[in-house]
Amino acid sequence: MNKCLYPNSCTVYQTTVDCFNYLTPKEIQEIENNQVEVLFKKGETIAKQGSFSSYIILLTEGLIKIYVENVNETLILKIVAKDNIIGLPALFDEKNVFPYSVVTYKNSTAKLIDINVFKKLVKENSKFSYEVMKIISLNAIQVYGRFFCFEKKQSYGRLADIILCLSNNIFKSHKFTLPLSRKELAELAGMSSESVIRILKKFKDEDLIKENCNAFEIIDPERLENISRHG
Amino acid sequence: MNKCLYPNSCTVYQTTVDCFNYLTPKEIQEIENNQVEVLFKKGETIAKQGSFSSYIILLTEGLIKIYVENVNETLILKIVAKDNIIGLPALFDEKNVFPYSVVTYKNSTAKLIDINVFKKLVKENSKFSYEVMKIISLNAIQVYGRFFCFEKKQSYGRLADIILCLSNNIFKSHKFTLPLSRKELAELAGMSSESVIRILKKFKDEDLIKENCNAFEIIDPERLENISRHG
DNA sequence: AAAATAATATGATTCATATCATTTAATTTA
DNA sequence: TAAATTAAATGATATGAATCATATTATTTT
Repeated sequence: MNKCLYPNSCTVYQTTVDCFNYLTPKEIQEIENNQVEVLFKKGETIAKQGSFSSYIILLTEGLIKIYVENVNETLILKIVAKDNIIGLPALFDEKNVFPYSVVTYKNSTAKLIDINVFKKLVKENSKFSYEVMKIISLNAIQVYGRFFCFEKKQSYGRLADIILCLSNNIFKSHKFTLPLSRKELAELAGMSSESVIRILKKFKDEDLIKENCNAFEIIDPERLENISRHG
Repeated sequence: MNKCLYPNSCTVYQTTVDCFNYLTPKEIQEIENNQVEVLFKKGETIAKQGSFSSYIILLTEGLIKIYVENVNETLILKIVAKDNIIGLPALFDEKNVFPYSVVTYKNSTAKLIDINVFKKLVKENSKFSYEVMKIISLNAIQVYGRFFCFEKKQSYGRLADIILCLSNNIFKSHKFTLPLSRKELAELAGMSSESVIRILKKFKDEDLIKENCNAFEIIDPERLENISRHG
């Protein structure tokens, strides 16, 4: 029964953002009056850990990574695709400080919603608030899964896991083109780029995947799945 | 500025639970009518990952660990002391399934609040809801910190970190008696018990701490802090 | 109190994976 | 288009920490 709670998808939790459906027309109008849509180029920083947040981010297009950092190290918490809300934890910080950084993997667009307007709606509309809570909670559980994966699986399983997760949750296809360099994939998998390269080669040699210039194709999902569960 | 966001306290985030202050007398009464106070002995399971949750747990006394597990592995997400709410993520699961297990480190008491009553209040009272959200969010950030610590620090730093964290956040004193065996401490620090024993010996040899039969005393917090930041 | 079991301790060995070194290929810049 | 830089690939080496083996205490159980 509990076997399947943390199966593998450790990288992304694609939440369905339907909280806005619980707003009144007037409230929706209020949000629309207090948001801007912005285009971010590949590699740009949408939010910086430790800086004041004046908005909640609704990613409408693209792909981003969320990570925590100190002076010389970073840890990716999750990657997020379009139609997801980012930056909710800043709501609850006294000074609205972002607890993590957000950087794009490719050109992306985001609606930046005024944090005070958002906060007001959360405080006033409990249906909306409940849905936002749900998002926060599911996000937390997703990170628990990733944490578990990072602690308990070793490199092969972790990379298999991430490939499957990208396929299932982000690209929703067995074929996808990954806009990440080996180094970035390594960062995402929490290992060195050399290890990623070696493991990827092994996966290719064993006909688990095809890959050419970052065009991935998963050939044997069952076996990959098996490796993912630390086999 | 962002240097201090994830300083070291990776083990526990002692949230102040003041959400109940935002309930009306009637609502408080409703909770009191729908809760039971239960004593759990050391080592007992308060909640089991994958099982249906019929209550939200308010720990009123004791010390517990929250962990995720699969067939043969467990990962402690956090440890929690009295006056904290546990089990909120179950609110947002369709079937109210616990996403983690909860087990006591010592005799503990908890108020078990009917989950449907709790959910109703969350959905109706947006002030209350906002405070609950805050708790969920801060808990998530706490786990991010622990995740970061586990990924980026090595054994000495991680154990130093945990000792400091127990001292600062749980026992709030430089002297404390830890109700955990070496094995349990190892599980908490994410390493083997042999490693814990070796490192603890080193810390004692270097006069960073004193320890006798689990009676800990931190002698040199500065140096320990230094080790904690992966020095 | 004796026997059995579990907890603590310590050394030797193994292993996974990072780091380093070097090569080749692909981009970017001049 | 050449030179320079960056990315990808691969082998050799180093290392942190787990595992294994064994000893010594404690703590239960009988």
